[in-house]
Amino acid sequence: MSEAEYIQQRKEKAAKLRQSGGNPYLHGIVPSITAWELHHLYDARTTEELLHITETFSVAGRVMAIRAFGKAAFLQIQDRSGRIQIFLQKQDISDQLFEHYKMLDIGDIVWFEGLVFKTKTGELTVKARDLKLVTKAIRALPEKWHGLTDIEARYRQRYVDLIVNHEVKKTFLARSHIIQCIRDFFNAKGFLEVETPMMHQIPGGAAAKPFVTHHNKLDCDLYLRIAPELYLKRLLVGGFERIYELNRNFRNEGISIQHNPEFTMLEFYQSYATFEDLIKLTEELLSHIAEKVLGRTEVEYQGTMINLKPPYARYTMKESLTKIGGIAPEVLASREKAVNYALSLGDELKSKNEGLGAILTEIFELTVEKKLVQPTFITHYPTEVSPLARRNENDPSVTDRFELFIYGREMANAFSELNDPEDQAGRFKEQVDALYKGNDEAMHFDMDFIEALEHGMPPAAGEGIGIDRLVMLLTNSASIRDVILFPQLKPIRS
RNA sequence: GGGCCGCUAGCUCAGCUGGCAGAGCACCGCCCUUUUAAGGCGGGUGUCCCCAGUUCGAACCUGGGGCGGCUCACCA
Repeated sequence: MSEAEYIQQRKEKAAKLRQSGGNPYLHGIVPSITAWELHHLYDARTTEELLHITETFSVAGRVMAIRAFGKAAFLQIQDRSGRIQIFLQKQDISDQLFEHYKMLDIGDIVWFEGLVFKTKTGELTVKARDLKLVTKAIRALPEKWHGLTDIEARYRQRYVDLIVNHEVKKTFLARSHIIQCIRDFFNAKGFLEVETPMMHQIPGGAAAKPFVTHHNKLDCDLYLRIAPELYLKRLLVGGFERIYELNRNFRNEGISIQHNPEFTMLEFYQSYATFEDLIKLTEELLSHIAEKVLGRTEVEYQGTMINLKPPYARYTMKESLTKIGGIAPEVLASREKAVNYALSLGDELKSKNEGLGAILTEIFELTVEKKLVQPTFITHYPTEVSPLARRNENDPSVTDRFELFIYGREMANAFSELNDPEDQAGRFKEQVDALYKGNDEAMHFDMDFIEALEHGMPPAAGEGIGIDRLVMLLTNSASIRDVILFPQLKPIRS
């Protein structure tokens, strides 16, 4: 049978139900209990104990299996909480209901009412005395053994993936739980959740290529935000001393196992804190989430055990280059030597004008990052690559900044915020120079932000954590697409 | 964007050296009142991703294209 014939056949079943006065798309159907609740209440009871339960229950869900025996049948139905088995036999119901049952297909959404009992294999089951087709499905579900495994189909038709692949559902439940934990964590510490613009007139707050759109009435281009940072710091000026935003960023760059054009970022800012305070806060946050969501601080990720129990390793970037990267100390002090070293690694420098700091950062990315498997803070990034971070008091060539790496991936980026408007203006100017020299990821000069700093921003530290990557780690997901319900895919061109 | 790999029935897959397009699940019919991938008998699935080419003949070979996966580059 072709797919078209198959759909036609199911449509005819729906039509037949309509002709006999039924409706294949009912509403107002309210089940009295979920599958999980039934298991929770009665799994531990014996067959004899269940005989004395006189309460009837109704459940609703999607038919996932039908095992039929002529005048009786077992069905598995799946609701939001799990699955429950239904037993149905002709002698218990009217001929009309039995005819309705016979027209059910796998994938239909149904409602059953009856008493609970245990089968002779001990499985808790609802013995149907009433049933309704709630919603007719006219397309077939994937087969029951392998489910849907075609990766493209899973992303393009995530709803099917969610129906048939239990692990997928679990991952997104975990994602929701993680995000809830984060909100609870910050709310409990007196942070205020805020929302700042998604559409920016000047893209800022990160080094990235933005998406451009256009506002017709204002007749101006707008950029989907690459980061909320500059708006959040305006709020620090405004007196919201502790804030966080948990929302989407958009970056017009390549798609990979670790990158989706829109991704979820947590950014939080705490006045009167330094990056050192955020190191402790980050350790507390990650171990807390792991404890809450997984019940432990050891996480297995892609076959590697990751321990999220504090304290985490700490190196300055320069220390990491010599101690982990095995780089000779003299390379760190000479631009010429650093350039030669970078070239020897096969690095094509991003720009010929890069200073020592940017080159060392590139060497770091090539030699050290991958080795940071257990949680490790790398501190004191070069000022040159940190245009929004406060300079270190002892060494102005570096900033009071850290990034946290886990499994070789950047998980967090934080720094003591630069609140000196004059220094910030100078940094913006350097960015604009780089922009004119062809670095399309350099920042623009944001005069309004400078004016905000001129009103006085309290000393503060801020941090960004990539939520998708955190969820990947905690759910042992290999690809960012496994933690985003509808990842970006190429359009299908015929 | 580069490299490698993949795309066959609704789903999961097989298809040898170029020779009639296959299986299981799902679906339809019949049997079956405690199954767990229920079982038994019967039924037919189709733009072999698309377009050219080679050939008597292409799912298979060649060229171009599409989509996907992995990877490198970029990035968080």
